[in-house]
Amino acid sequence: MSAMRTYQHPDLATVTIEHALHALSDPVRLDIVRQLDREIEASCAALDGGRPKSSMSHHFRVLRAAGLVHTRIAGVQHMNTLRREEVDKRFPGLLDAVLGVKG
Amino acid sequence: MSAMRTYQHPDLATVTIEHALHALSDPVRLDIVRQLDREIEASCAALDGGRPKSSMSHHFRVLRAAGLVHTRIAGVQHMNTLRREEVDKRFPGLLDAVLGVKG
DNA sequence: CCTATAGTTCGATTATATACGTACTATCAT
DNA sequence: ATGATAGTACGTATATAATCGAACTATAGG
Repeated sequence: MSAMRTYQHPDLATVTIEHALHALSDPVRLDIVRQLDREIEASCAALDGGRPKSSMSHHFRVLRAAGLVHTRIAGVQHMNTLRREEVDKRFPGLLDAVLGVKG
Repeated sequence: MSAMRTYQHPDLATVTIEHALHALSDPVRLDIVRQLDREIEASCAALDGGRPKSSMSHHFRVLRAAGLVHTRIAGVQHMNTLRREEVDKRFPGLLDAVLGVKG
């Protein structure tokens, strides 16, 4: 039996701004989003910063549920990307604002 | 003896984007921010939507701590405003993005 | 001075998140 | 098949946050 051949990614229309803000308000997740903004695509392990796999898995799940990250399965790795265009369409300017902050 | 003659409002430079996002991610607080964006200035009671005073006081405290809201004491009322300019300077585009969302 | 009003503070409860070890699943290489 | 690798799922512990009643503080008005 096979679970996890592919992921469910929510329609951005069903994601509230509160939901998105909450997902972005965690330092670990914000860091993931920042890296995906730069690196375009990365495996979970590439972004873990030494944190345990189960913790990272949790954060990726939250990011997916908030419509922010897309994950595709590529062999043994799960490659993540920012859902830039869709997020920008649903929440114009949000990612620019969040990712543009220094300090 | 007198506490509470005036409020402490943090310098925006000390507020992180995570902190601001967290403050905005709560529905009650986001609603407060939305109303302040329209009404310019309002007392706590004017924005309570029927919720208990102690709950509202908590949310205003979080908003103040995140540098988003300024409160001045005017007699028996505490009048709140959005710290628009300062927040815009620290997090350009954030409030526009958050307040501009429909649905 | 007494009372009403607007908010705060305290404290307890409950809900929601985070963190992460362990066990499990899927894929790939040998 | 075996073993290695990447990540998920589950369970539990812990931390953080929301809710709100009750007691308190400050101000205004009679």
